[in-house]
Amino acid sequence: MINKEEFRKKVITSAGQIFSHYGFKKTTMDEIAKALNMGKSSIYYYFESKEGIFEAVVLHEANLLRNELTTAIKSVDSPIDKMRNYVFVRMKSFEKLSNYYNAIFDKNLDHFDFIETIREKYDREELAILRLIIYHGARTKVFNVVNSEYTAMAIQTTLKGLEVPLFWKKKEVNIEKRLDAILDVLFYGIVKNR
Amino acid sequence: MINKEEFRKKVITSAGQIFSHYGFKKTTMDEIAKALNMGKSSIYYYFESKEGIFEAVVLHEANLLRNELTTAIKSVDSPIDKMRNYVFVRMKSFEKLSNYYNAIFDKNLDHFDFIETIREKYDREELAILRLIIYHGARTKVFNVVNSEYTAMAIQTTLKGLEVPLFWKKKEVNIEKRLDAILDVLFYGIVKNR
DNA sequence: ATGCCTTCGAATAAATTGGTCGATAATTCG
DNA sequence: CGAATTATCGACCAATTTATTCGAAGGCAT
Repeated sequence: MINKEEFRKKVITSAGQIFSHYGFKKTTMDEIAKALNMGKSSIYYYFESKEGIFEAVVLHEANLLRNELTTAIKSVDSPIDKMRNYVFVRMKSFEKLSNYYNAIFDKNLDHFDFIETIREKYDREELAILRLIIYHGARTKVFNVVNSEYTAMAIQTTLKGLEVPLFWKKKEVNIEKRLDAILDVLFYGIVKNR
Repeated sequence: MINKEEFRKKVITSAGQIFSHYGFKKTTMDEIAKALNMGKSSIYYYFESKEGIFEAVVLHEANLLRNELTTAIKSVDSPIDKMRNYVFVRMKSFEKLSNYYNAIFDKNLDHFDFIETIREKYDREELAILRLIIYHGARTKVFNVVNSEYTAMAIQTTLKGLEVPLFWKKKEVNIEKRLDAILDVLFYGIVKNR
């Protein structure tokens, strides 16, 4: 293929889909290879390990979220209608990331040094604001108040998506706490209540 | 717990969630046990094997779909608006079942005798009609034509859901063919193009 | 041909996993 | 109570899976 770096991107997107669905542990190198129409051993020519791929994927995903974040921040003072849309997009990203979060639980977090890298990349204040948006939106049920079945359904689906990969880890954890935990892990590298 | 049969139901719903997300192979007995707050070995008191649980789950799910089917059939001649809703509910079920379909691919179908049981339970004519509904809806893009973002989004999400568990199995397979394959496996026990 | 970049299949050591078994609670019942 | 039945568990095992390595070899430019 054309370019070594170009091919790495292909691996990242391809493996990313699988990782996001199955988590780190359940994703096998065989699957990644098959998704790329490639011998398993060939992948090691581009990445040093499975963990290396995972790192690249999460870093990539976190970057995407970050770009969305910077846009979202600007909408804090916007009318509720606009805010709602931003939150929706954001939630979609969280859904994806929550799967990585779940994946991280599989192994010991200490082994993932790159979480530290992510943390350093993000500004706490930005996240604090986003958190407020989400919490406020969830608590006041803005999503339902707004007369739009579409949004209501979207949020519901997304929340359910958040729930799926975590449901058997612990019972009786509410959405807010989950978001909290996800944010903490992904951006601050903190893990509580293991 | 109260009743042996009652507990089996608990296992079915609990394991069903995991199976539907991860498929047969990727779901481990340990996970099922943990989801039930139970030792792994205890499950074998209620089910003879992992496959036994899987069988019970799919049978249960197929039964649910069947009930929906009988309702759906009656709506064939209804106005397009009503039809749309039925199709939506139907699609939701297919999304779920498509995961089992994927799971079946994991092992050799021959090992799953109960597929035969399912097949016998269903009337081909009923399914032929449902198939027509779905195909017609998809081809004529009824879902998009109807002025409802909600439905459009719902269908889109569902279709995407269908795609997820299959995307790395084979490229360039269109939705119709997938539905075809799913129906064939689940109701007729036929597997093509392995 | 020579060397370099890329891909692969086979081999393997370590980890995982479905399932078993005897022990041990918990519950029922005389 | 105490014995019999029901329910749960941890430790263990054999078989399979899995991440990773390595030498060979295909393709391609010089």
